[in-house]
Amino acid sequence: MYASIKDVAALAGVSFQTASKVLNGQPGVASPATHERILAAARSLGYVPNALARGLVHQVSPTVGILSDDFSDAAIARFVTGAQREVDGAGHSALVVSIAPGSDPVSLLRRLQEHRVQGVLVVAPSLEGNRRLAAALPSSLPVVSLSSIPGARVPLVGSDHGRTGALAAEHLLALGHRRIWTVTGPRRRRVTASRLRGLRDTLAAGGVELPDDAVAEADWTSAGAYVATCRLLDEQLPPTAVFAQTDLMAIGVLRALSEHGLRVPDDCSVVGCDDFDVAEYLTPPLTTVRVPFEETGARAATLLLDSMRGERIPLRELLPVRLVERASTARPPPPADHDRPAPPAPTTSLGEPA
Amino acid sequence: MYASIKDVAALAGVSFQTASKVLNGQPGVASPATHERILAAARSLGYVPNALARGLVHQVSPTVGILSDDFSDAAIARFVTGAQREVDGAGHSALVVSIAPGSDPVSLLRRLQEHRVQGVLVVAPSLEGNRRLAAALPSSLPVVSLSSIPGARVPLVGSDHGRTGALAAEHLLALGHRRIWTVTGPRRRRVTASRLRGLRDTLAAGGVELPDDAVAEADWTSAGAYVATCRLLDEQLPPTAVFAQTDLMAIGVLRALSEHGLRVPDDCSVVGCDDFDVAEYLTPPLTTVRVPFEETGARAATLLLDSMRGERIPLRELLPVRLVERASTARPPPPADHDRPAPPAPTTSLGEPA
DNA sequence: CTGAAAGCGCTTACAG
DNA sequence: CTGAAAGCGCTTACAG
Repeated sequence: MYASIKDVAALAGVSFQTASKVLNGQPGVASPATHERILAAARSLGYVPNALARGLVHQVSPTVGILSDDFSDAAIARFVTGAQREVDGAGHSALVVSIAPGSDPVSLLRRLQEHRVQGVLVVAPSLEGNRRLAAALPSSLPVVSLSSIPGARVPLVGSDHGRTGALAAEHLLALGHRRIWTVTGPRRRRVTASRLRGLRDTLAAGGVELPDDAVAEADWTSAGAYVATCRLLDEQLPPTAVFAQTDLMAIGVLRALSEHGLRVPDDCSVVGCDDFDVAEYLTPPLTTVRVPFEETGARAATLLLDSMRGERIPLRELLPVRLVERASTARPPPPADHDRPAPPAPTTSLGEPA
Repeated sequence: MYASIKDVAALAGVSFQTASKVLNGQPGVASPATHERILAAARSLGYVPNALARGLVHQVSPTVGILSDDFSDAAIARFVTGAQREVDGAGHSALVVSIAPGSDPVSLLRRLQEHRVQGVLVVAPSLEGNRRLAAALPSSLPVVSLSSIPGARVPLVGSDHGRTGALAAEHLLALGHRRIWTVTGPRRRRVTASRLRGLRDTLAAGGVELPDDAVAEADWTSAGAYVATCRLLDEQLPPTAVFAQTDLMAIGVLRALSEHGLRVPDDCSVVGCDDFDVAEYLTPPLTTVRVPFEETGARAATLLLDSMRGERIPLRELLPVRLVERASTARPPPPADHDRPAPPAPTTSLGEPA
């Protein structure tokens, strides 16, 4: 179906070895006339070199494997977008295998190895802490991960999650908030714990406690955050500010507050995290901590490419995050407000335990 | 670096051909003892078959190419998520090349061909109408596209965009709206034109005209839709309903209306399109037309896989869309409202040309 | 049940 | 400047 180099050589009237050299641009291997004849033959036959054969000879193919969670998560999609750009830009191709619920990461990795990828980028927070994957990663294969892999031998690229929580805390503290809630991702995820720790420690340093019942666990989705926030609002006096660990969850928080008659930011401030494109256009525009997803993916790919070239790369690199102030945060309502509960809330007295 | 089949054979004390057959599970090629010895040898050497060599022999590798726009567009990410699931599920691997601004689609396609992919899935609305790509697609290579490719020889899988516009129109007509705007994607895109036509024709059938100056062109983003809507609001009497061709743009519309003092849905209804996860949690929850992205990607992959097996597949398949009613649409305000412009709007008289 | 031959498409020394 | 040899790792007939 595809013309081979022998077809090209035959048409040009040379040996296939000569054709190979000319087609690969080796200088001075053929007279200008022969050179041109070979190129013309290749063109007229629609010759497309066989990367499989070439890879066989070279023992490796110019390919990197990406072992990734589902792209329906926008953060994952952005990581991969950044990584893909670097990989393509370096003239490599990306072999992408995606982790479906119930699929075996080890066999996915093996598939990548069968294709003799030169390195593997792991974009799989869902596999965080997976020991089977960690054990299956051969030490001879360059790997970079965007989430933590047990054993700590795999270079990690990420963003500074502790700082993320700290930035939210500093902002809220500066505005004068003291009654703060946070809606988190799943507890077992490192990113959840790091963002929570950054928030809690910085609040504590500012003299504000973040009790356990001010922390609502959700699942990164608007739906989950909405439900978690409603539950808290039904049980407790409303806070004056909420930090949601993602923008998507902030949207759910906004909805829950609105349904409970709380205005943002007048009655309650909301801080998101990620700075997805929509954040700026929500009503009100969302104050959030910007997480550089594409840059992170790109950086991870760059390091992987370096590592594939035999360079030493750092075991851990965190990209900086920054606060983006918009209209969803403001000073807390005057203390008097705390005496009368928000309109649809159940009647509760101030002395009630938080 | 990787053990070869010869290493395995040597360790097991058999010829490499025998090892090959046993490793490939050919029945009855070796005695049980030999069989076990070969498997044990492979295991102890960490043998991973070389897909490149195997592909060389078979003249093809169990790989499909995905030529895709950037995943930072959530619609693209979802198409690919669905497709990837099918491809992985069929035991194939996906070689993904992504189209960066300024990259040459023809050389990207060629890269896929060098890897001898068995088929190509095109997920590239940005390349819609690209004749160079169309010309570069060899007729011998199975291809399925999610966007239109000139020449009409490439099977297309998509959703029913005309119906999308029609559903929005029917809903708005049923509620009694007669003064409607729409915010569209780029005009040159087919999906834009189809959704617009569906809207306009159905409105016309209901006796409502959609004049050209009620159509604001944007670029799929919240930002673009916000700007486009503001411009219209500054120039004209506000409408009683807006159909945004994507949910992201609906968010920009919501913001523009809010800034102009218009309440949704009391003063103006808004219909989105896509039904992204957040739609349900916006304030107010967004009425939208659901577009089945993942299903579409999955279906396209299934058809591509069929086509690779030599089956005939339809040249065009459109998946159904459906209206999801939420709180952002309602009956228009009573006609009296039209006499007094919305609060911050400039003073305009009713008789003014629309 | 097991092995030797041929070949997939290509590249890389090595000769002339 | 051009060609013949060897080999990458594997599979597929074909013999024994």
